[in-house]
Amino acid sequence: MTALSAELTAMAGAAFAAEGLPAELGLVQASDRPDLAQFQCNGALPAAKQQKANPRAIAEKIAARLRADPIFAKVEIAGPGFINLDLADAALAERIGAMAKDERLGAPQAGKGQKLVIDFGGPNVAKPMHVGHLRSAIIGDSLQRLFRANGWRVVSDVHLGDWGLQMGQLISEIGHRGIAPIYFDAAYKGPYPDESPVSMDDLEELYPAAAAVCKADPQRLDEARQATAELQAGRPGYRALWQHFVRVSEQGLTREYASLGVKFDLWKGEASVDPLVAPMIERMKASGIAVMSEGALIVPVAEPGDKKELPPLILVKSDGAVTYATTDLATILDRVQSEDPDLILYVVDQRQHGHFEQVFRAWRKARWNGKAALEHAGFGTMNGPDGKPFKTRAGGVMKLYDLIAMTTAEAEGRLNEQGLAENYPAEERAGIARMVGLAALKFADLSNHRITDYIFDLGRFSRFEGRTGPYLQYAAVRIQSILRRAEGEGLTSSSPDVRSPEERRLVLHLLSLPDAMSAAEHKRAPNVLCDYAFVLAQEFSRFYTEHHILSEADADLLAARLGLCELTLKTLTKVLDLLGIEVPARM
RNA sequence: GCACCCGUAGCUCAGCUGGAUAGAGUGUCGCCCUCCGAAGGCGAAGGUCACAGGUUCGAAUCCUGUCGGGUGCGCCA
Repeated sequence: MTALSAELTAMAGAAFAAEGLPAELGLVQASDRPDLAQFQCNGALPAAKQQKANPRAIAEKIAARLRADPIFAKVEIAGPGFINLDLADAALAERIGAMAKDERLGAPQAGKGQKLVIDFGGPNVAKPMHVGHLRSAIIGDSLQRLFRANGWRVVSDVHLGDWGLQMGQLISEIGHRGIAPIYFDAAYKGPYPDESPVSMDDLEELYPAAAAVCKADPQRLDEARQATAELQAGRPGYRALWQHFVRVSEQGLTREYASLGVKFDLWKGEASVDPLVAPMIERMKASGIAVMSEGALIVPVAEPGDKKELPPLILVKSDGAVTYATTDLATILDRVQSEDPDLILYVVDQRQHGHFEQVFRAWRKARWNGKAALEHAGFGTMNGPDGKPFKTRAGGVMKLYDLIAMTTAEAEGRLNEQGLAENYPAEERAGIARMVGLAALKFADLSNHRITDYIFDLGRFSRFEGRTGPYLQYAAVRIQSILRRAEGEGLTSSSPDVRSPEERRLVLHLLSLPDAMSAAEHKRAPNVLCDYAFVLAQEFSRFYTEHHILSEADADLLAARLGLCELTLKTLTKVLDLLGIEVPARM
C-alpha cells in the first residue's frame, strides 16, 4: 500500500506540474498546525520565489485543482501561501481499513533490492562489556530491525576487537605469571589443550593488570608489542592461547547480548580478515598508495580542501604489527567480496569519527571494486548524573550485566510499590520486571538523538511515568486487556471507522507510520520512532478516556472501535519491536 | 594551538534539507476514577531558542564572529 503522505504528495505534485511548475514542490506533510488542518503543502512559497510571482495566487491555482478531488474535505490557503488540507472521514476510513489488512502496516519498502551491512564495532575480547557498549548494541539493533522492516537485506556483524595490542598485553602477562608455560615453549610442537587455561573471570582480572603494567613499564609495553606482532605473524602457541581468549569471551558476550535481546548475523572480528591483510598491504604498496614514513607503512589521506590536515592511516606500525585501521580496511574488502552491500553502516562511538574518515578515504583512494557507500553513524557517550562518563559508585566501570540487574531490580521495586502483578507466578513476575527494566533502559537511550551525549539517571528512568518505555508497555497492556474482555464477551471487531475527533487524531497518526519509518531510516535515528510510539500511546489514551469501548450500545460502532484498538495494538507493538522493546501480555 | 560536535522552559531533552502561535516529559498549581488497568486523561503557569552581526518576504534552523561546554588530533582500540 502507498503511504497517505505519498499519495497526497503525488496529487499535489501533479497539480504543480499541470501549472507548469516542478512536481517536487508538491510535498505534502502532516500539518505543523493541527488546529488549522491535517496536512499542509508549502510548495507555493518556493514556486513564487522561482517565478517571481505572488505565492497566494499560485497556491490558489493549486488549490483549485485539488478541490476537484472528493478525497479532500477542505482545501484552504492560509498565511503567505500555505495550502491547508483536510481529508474526508470516509477517505480516512478507507485508508485505515487498508492499513489494518496490510501485514506490514504500510511500512515503506524503499530498501527493496538493497543490502546493508551493520558493523557494531563490538567489544574487545577479554574485557567485560560495559555501558560504553550499550549504546552501540541498542542503537545498532534498532537500526537493523528498522532497515529490515523497510525492505533492506541486512547483515549485522558484532565485529569484536580481537586482534590488537590488548591481545599481546594479555599473552605477555600470562607469560610473566607462568600460568600456562606450554604455550610459550617455542620448541613445543603441539597439540595444545582443548581446555582454556583462563576463565572469563581470570581475563577480567588479567587484562586491567596487564594494561596497568604496560603503562608503568616501557619494557613490558615493548614485550606486549612484540607478542602482538608474533601473534599476528602466526606463532602457534600464541595463536592457540588467543583462540582460548576468543572462545571464552564469546561465551560471556553471547550471554550479555542475549540478555539485552540483541542478535547478530555474524560474530566476526578483526582477526577474521587476517588472511586478507598481507595481500591487501602488498597491493597497496604496489599501487603506490601505501608509503613508508617514520618507520611505519602509511596511507596519506589528507585532501586539499581540509581545514585541518588529517593524519595518515597507519597500515603497519614500525614494530611490524597492524592496527585496527588495517583490519577495518581489510574488512571492507571482505564484505565487498562476500556480501557486495550497497551500504556499510558503522554504529560506533562518535569519538571514532576521525578513524573512520581515515579508513573511508583510504578505501576510496584504493579505488577497488564494490558499490558500497561507507557511513559512520556515531553516537554520544552515556554520562552519569554529574555529566561525566558513567561510573559505579566506587568509581569503576559499570558492567552491562550489573546495569541490567539494577534496572530489573528497580522495575521490580516499582511493581511492588504499585501492588501490580501481585498474584502472578514468580516466573512471570520476574519476566515482567526484566521486560519493564529493559524498556526503561532502551527507550531512555533511544529517545535522545544518537549524536548527543546523555545523562543516565536511573532514578528518573525508573519512575516509569511520562515519556518512558514502561508507559508505552502499559498502554499496550491496557489495549490487550480490553481485547481479552471483548473476546470473553464474544464481541467481534470490524474495520476501523472515523466518527469522533479522538478517532480522527488516532487514525491520522496511525497512517503516518510510514513517514516515521522513512525519516528514521534516512536519519539513521531511532528517536524518530520513539517519538512516534509515544504520540501513538498518547492519542490512544485520549481516545480511550473519551470513549468507553465495551459499553458502546451501537454494535457497529463497538466493532469498529475494537478494530481500531486492534490496529493500534499491532502498530504500537510493531514500533516497540523496532526499538527492541518487548510487550508483556499483562503487567 | 588546530579541527569537529554542542549551547532551546527550573530540570532532562525533541525540533535544525528556513515557513504560520518554538514542542514533549518532568517539576509546580488546579480538575477528572459508582464505568474497559489513574503507570492514565484535561487544563494553567513557565522560553531574549548562549550572545552579536549577516543572508532572506520569512531564521531556533543557513553564514561570520564572540563567549561557554564536550570530543579528537601517526604508530591504543
